[in-house]
Order: sequence, then C-alpha cells, then structure tokens
Amino acid sequence: MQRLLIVEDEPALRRALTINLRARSYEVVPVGDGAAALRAAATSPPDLVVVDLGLPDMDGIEVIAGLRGWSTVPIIVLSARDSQAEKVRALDAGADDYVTKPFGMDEFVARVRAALRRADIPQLSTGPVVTTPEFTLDLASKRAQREGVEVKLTPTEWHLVEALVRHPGMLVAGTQLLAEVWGPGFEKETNYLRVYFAQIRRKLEADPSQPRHFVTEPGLGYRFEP
Amino acid sequence: MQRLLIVEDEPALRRALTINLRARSYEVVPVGDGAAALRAAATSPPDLVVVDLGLPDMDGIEVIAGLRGWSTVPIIVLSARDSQAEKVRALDAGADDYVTKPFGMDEFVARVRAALRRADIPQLSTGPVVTTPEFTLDLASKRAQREGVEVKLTPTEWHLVEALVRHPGMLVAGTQLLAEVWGPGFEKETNYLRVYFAQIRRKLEADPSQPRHFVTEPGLGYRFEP
DNA sequence: ACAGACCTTGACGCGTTCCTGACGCGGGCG
DNA sequence: CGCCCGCGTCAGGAACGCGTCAAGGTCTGT
Repeated sequence: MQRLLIVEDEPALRRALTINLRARSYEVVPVGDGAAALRAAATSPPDLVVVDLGLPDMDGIEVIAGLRGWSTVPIIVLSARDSQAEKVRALDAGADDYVTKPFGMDEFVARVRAALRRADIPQLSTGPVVTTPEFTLDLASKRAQREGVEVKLTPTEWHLVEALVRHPGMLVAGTQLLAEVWGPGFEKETNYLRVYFAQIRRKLEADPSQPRHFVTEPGLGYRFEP
Repeated sequence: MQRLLIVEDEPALRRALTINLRARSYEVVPVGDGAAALRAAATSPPDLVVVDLGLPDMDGIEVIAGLRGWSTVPIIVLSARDSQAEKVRALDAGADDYVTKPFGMDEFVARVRAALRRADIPQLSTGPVVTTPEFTLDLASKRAQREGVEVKLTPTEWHLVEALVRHPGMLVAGTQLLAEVWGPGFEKETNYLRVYFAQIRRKLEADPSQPRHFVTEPGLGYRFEP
C-alpha cells in the first residue's frame, strides 16, 4: 500500500481528503502544519505529499524546498490562489502539480494516481505473487519455483495457471478456461485441460497424482486452493 | 537541448506555443493531427509531448494510448473541456498533466519544466550503472566493459540493452522490446531480437551459447538477470 | 569515390511445445 | 452385474520458436 502525507491546516478539507483517499485504500498521514509535515516525512518517508500553500506556521513553498533538499517524492500543491506567478513559484520550487481550490475530488485523485504512476516507473515492482506452502508464482515476471528451485512453465501453461489463479478458491468451469486460453470456439476440447493440468501438476504439486492446489471438481470444473 | 512534440490542430495556438517554447530554447516539433504525432514520436522520440484533446483525425486519448504502448515520455494534455470526467479519462489513460484552455503561458511553461524535471530524475533502483559478475554497463556514458576490457556496442544494441535492463529480473515480451527499440509497427519482426541478442551475448556473456544474464524464455520473452 | 561499420533480410538446423489419439481406471446408473 | 461417461496418463508427429550464419543494402567518415 502507498503512503500519502497530507499537509492541510483547514480541518474540514483535511478530513475530506483523508476519507476520500483512504476509501481508495491509500494509507494517509494527515498533518496540520509545515513543521509536522517535515517531521513526518523524515521519520517515515511517504510515497506522495499533498501540501496546501496557506499554512499557519510557514509558507508552503518552504515545505516544498525542505522536502526537495533530500527527497524526490512527488508533491502535489493545493492552493486557493489562482495567480500564475504563484503557480510558477510552486512548480519551480519542486512541486509536480498544482491544483486550485475549489477542486473536484475525482480529478484530484486522478492527479494523485498520475503522480504516483510517474514516480513508480523505475520501481522494481513486486507484482501479483501467489504463494502456497509448496510453490510460489510471480505472474508479472513469469517466475515459478517449487521448494526453492526454479521451475519452467510453457506459455500455455502460464496462461492456464493465470486464468485459474485469478479467482482463488473459486470454481471455474472448464469451458470458461478453454475460452480464455484457447479462444472462443474451443469450449468442447476438454482434452486440452486434462493434458495441461497434468503437466502443471507434475511441475508444481508435491504429489501430482493427488493434487492439493489445482483441484478437479468432477463434472463442474477446476479450482485453485491457495 | 530537449525536444518537445506539440500536437495542436489550431494553427494560431500551435504557433504561439512553438514560439514561446523556442524562446525558452527548447527544440519544438509542431504537428497538426494525431497520425502525424505518432509518426513523429516513433521516428525521433521527443522528451515531452503536448497533445490537444480535440484533434481532427482521432481522439487525443487514442494518441496518449498509442504513445503509452511503447513509451514513458511525459505527456501534458491541453483541452477546452473542463469536465472532471474528461480529466480523469485523460490522466488515467497515461497523461501526466491536464491544462484547461484558456491558460497562461507562464504557468504552462512551468508545468513543462516540472514534467521534464520529474522524468529526468535518475531511476533509483537501477542507477545509470549496471553491474554483473562478468560485465559492467554505464548507460549514461554508453560504456561497457567485460572483465575489465572495453567493449563496443552499436546504437541499436545499446537501445535494446537499455530497454531490457530497465526492468531487472522482469520478463519483457518480445513485442514490447520491438516497439520500444524499433518503434510501433515492428512487433512482428522477431528476427531482429534473435540477431541482436546473439551479438549482445557474443560481446558480453562469458559463454554466449549458454547466456546467464540475457536469458530468453521461449515463447514468452526475454529477461535480464543481474 | 572508397572502405568500414551498421542494419536488414533470408535460409537452415535444432530443440521444444502443442496437438491428437489411444488406453486404463473408477464411479454413477440402469 | 455390466455399461458408459469423465478423468488421468502416455507417446508420436506436426508446427513453432529460437540460434546461427551469410549476403545485400545503407550510411558515414576519410
């Protein structure tokens, strides 16, 4: 989860921002003045900072400068002032975006997403990883290992595993898997499923003849047990 | 000098942007429609793209999507439409900033500066120097050495190495590499990858027939192992 | 104009993957 | 009790992807 630092002195707006961002499952650290903001950023670095220009204790520009001295965290500025000079000052001080009050919450959150996305590009993404006691699957980087040793899966095996693992614990009909992996029109080729699940089990399950994670529900479909 | 691609159909505004940005000593490539924009971006990649949402030949969102398929270049959107839904759509399609017309030139240029600055921040996880037990790559100064001795890579080889090394340990699809290095439309030319990876391995790997760092995952893509 | 480096393109051999059919097994049903 | 359907297993042939090599074409610097 990504942590956002909100620097806003007006309690009503601070509360509104906090609630809205938490609702989108960000971790939010709300503070009310610049000194607290710099302190919070230093102790536990956030992934993005939202700062109001009109703070009681110090100018928002100073907060930006204080952060930029040692951090490249994305900064979004909030301000009631709409003058060009003010925007230029904030952006050139190191802000990444400038939003004028009043603003729409949807737009604001979209700008937060954009800023996080831009900053995250170099990050070594820990993509969706599926873990069981016996093997782990990294769907993003297409890595699979069973009891520590790397296992190689073929393209169709990956495709089939993904289609099933996407719904953990759920029962997925064979026709649905066939349509997703081989395309519409292959719903009758249940042979494929038998052959490929046999290979997948041989590579990933401890006892391929008695699968514990890639389970067949006779007559219904298949299920992945985490 | 940094090159900016301006996509704006209205001649007056296109001219005004070009003049103002050239006055700040940017190199400006002005085009009038989306097709020309994608063509220009593919032939000589810009450092930043400014795109108007209201284009004669295609929706600006399509231009953004077309660029984002293979490039992470910063994109600033211009639009006369002020609706939140429109802004969210553009930002989520991959735009970095959204400026509503009419806008002040000073603010606009400041946003250009901010976007360029953000894109320029060196990638934290993979610094400009990549090191493995057998060879070292300095992406910034385009120098490579294997076991101490200098090795020369051609421009295309560098481009391909960069595209892959940017995601260490991750699997990168062949089509993605082709689009990034040769441009969109070359996704089918898998020959290029085989030829160039053979050359790269011959120059950098200890045993080119059994590569340890530039690994190919049959049917899936390629992977760089640090 | 010439030589060299670089990029593109095609052909060939090899290994792997995918598809297909056949066989055996076990449970449900008449 | 015997039949049938669904599932797991196995093996062989076709098709595909990859590595390698070599030749032609383009561009650059001399």
